[in-house]
Amino acid sequence: MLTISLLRQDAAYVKERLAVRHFAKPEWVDDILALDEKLRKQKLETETMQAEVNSLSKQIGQLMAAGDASGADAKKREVAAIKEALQNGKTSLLELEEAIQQKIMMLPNLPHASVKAGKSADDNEIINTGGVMPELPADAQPHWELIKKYQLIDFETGAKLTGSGFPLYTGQGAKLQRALVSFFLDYNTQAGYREYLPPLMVNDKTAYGTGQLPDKEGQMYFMPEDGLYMIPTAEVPVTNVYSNTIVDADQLPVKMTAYSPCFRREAGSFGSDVRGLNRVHQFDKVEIIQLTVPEKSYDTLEEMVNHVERLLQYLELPYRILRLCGGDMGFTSALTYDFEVYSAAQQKWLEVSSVSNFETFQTNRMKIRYKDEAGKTQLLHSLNGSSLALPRIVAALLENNQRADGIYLPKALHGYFGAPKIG
RNA sequence: GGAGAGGUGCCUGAGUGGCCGAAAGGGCCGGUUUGCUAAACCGUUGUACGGACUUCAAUCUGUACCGAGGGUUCGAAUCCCUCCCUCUCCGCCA
Repeated sequence: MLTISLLRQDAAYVKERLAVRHFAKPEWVDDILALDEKLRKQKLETETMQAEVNSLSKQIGQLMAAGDASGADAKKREVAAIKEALQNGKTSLLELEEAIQQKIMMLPNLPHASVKAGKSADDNEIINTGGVMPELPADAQPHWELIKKYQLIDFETGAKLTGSGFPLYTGQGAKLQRALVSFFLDYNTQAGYREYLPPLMVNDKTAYGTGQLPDKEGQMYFMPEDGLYMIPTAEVPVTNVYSNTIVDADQLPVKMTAYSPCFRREAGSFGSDVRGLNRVHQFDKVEIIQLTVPEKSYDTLEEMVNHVERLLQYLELPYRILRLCGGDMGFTSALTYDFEVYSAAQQKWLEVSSVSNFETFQTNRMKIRYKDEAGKTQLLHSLNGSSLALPRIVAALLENNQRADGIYLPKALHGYFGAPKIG
């Protein structure tokens, strides 16, 4: 959520930045400011009345203590005279606060200066590529065939147990998941990230804090009996670890990593884009999260991008890094880099990570703050990225490394997997 | 799930209707003392949102906040209701 003080300070700038996203309702900024104006007036008026009531009440107490009952009664009548106006004032105050909240919540984050307008994924900018494109034999198979061949995942039984998009990993397929998770977590903790294993369901407050609510409500599985949401990413519970706290300066930057299964409803998409592991309802992911002071957050973003890039290099996969354009960025992000790996048999680039700086958009909702050198309480910046999402990594590993006698895994995984190849 | 106890500031903990944003102790920070450290002594110590002043900051001031939300009252940390959480015992259970 944008801060109201930013809108007050520079509405023109806010509108200009929203235009980079093609935000359809720039006039909301003015609506909000008009409401804010009213709110402050109403607040002053109401609080003045309240101050009067408080002072009279104090006097009543003193009069009663002095035994002056009739004096006290006179004051009580004075209070009663103010009471109705005060009640009305409080009510409209709440209404105004509610109205502002409703609207400001619908404003997406402002894109960073480096973000180009752009309309769709086609306008994203490739800023780096790496790795070697594999040369596959003519009879190379897509990963869903390889999965069958080596019995790594049983999609049919997963569908029987739950529904389509819930893979049942089996044998070496299951072991590979475990190997990847361990490798990613070790890699992250060696870089100073503290490991967490979070709850897989969260309440509405938590889902709101990172921006899943109200924007992406339909994407999460919901348990109506208990009012809980299945997490779509570990970002949600882990970032909220620090909600409503003023973080000690000596704890900054906060670096956290977590493995979790991720649950996504992603309704209504069929065809080759969603075959095999390209898109599923439940998948495994390791996430990295940082909370940093505003001055350093873009350095931190670069650091995280480099961190994920090195991980892809360890996996020996061909990759490219994209800077998302305004039209393709998520609601809460100020700047996002996407990582894609090339899945050679499908001949497709698959998104495996998304690293974003949210600036104060999330921390404003969660009230994650620190004290700056001047001792002033300020919002921290939050950042996160996948390191990495497993299914598409697995797809690329299988497709790119297939040979007649098995699938040859990158060296980094040998120890974790307990063997150099599948099959 | 049943029975009971409890949730107060950075921590411990007092406070059953007005003098309570909140005793006391500890911690933290600042100061005095000291060759240095410790001790001792003195002082300071929350957050949010308004307003005044101001370029900003500082300062002053108002309101709210004692788990959350409602209610009673001129007035609530204190009384009532609902919910959440923690602890103890019992039940169930990986």
